[in-house]
Amino acid sequence: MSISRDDWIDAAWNVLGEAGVEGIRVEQLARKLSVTKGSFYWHFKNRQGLVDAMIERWLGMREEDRPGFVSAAEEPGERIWKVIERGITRGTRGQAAALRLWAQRNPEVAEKIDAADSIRRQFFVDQFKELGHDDDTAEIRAEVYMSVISAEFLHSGSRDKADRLSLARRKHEMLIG
Amino acid sequence: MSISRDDWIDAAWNVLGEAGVEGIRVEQLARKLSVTKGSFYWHFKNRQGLVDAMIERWLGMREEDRPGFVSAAEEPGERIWKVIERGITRGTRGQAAALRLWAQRNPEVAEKIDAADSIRRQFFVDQFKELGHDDDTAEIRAEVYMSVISAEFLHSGSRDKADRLSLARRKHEMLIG
DNA sequence: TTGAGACCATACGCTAACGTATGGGTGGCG
DNA sequence: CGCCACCCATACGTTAGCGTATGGTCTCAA
Repeated sequence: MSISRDDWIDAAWNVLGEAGVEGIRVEQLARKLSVTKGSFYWHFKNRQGLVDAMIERWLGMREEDRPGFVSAAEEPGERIWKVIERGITRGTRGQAAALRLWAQRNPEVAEKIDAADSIRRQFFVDQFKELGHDDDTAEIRAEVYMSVISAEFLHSGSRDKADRLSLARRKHEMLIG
Repeated sequence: MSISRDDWIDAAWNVLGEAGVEGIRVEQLARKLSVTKGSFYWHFKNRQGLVDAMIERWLGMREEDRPGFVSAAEEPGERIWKVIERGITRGTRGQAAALRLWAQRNPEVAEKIDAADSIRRQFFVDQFKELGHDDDTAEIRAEVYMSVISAEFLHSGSRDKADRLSLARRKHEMLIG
């Protein structure tokens, strides 16, 4: 059978999670897919094209930031929690880490991620306000909350998903209460 | 004149802050130092030797984690703050980010950094306890505090040092109060 | 059947790195 | 003076990548 563009993206996505953006190598992926790079350069303009697809995929997966993901019925604290929970259970920790750190040296990517993040931050601010905090406090709490999420990607991935969830929940309650 | 081993380390230290560990290239540094890599391989066994020196330098600079850095006289909250303040004003943000990121894929380095971090975390826990929090709360607060510090390295470095200090101070007060 | 487009293999050129081998210069010391 | 140790330059071998050029095969439709 023939290999699709998405097959390349899937393979790169896995590598991204384990070896980072720099770890994405055209000829290595070709070997994994039992194909040569002739295929790659047919499906993509160049390596950058593949990397771009990684960002788009990740941003596209962050459905927890889209309006309507949390139902209006819930209580504000639980709405925030739902966003966090989704972020953890989705299982894109390695990829998120890789893309975030890559953004450190890549202004365009940083801009895209910042844009997505600021939507989330604003959502948090709104929820904190609804919980009765004044503007200033709500903003700081949201900021701290965002920090906690970011740091999630750093500390070495020894803990499993369940542990991370329960730890996150405890932090959540500290930041809400 | 002759170039010293420390000259190489200094040059690499700068690059580390701007381009990360991967950005440290022997032959590029040689050009910057107006010398050839013959010099490098005289002073160092190999590239890894230079990278190792980066970690040692950074860990050696974290004097805020050494016992006795904060005077016992102060109030616990201010003791914590003094650690944070030192971390920010030292001006090693880029290097810290680079090394932390690098630790993601490098277990040995991760271990070293974790060891240094856990000293700091324990210190925070102790201070929170002294502030009257119970064990559990103190630990979570310390954990969140550590997250805030880690995240400091991520979000793109547009803000200047003064801004970062005042933002950190506001977060600090939120986490203490 | 034949032509076109989709998909890939092969082969090539090129660059940036790492590390090694080897010899040259230079200063101090016996 | 001569020698050794320090410090570096030069040249070489090697590897991993990227990207391109070119041609081959397979399918499907006219």
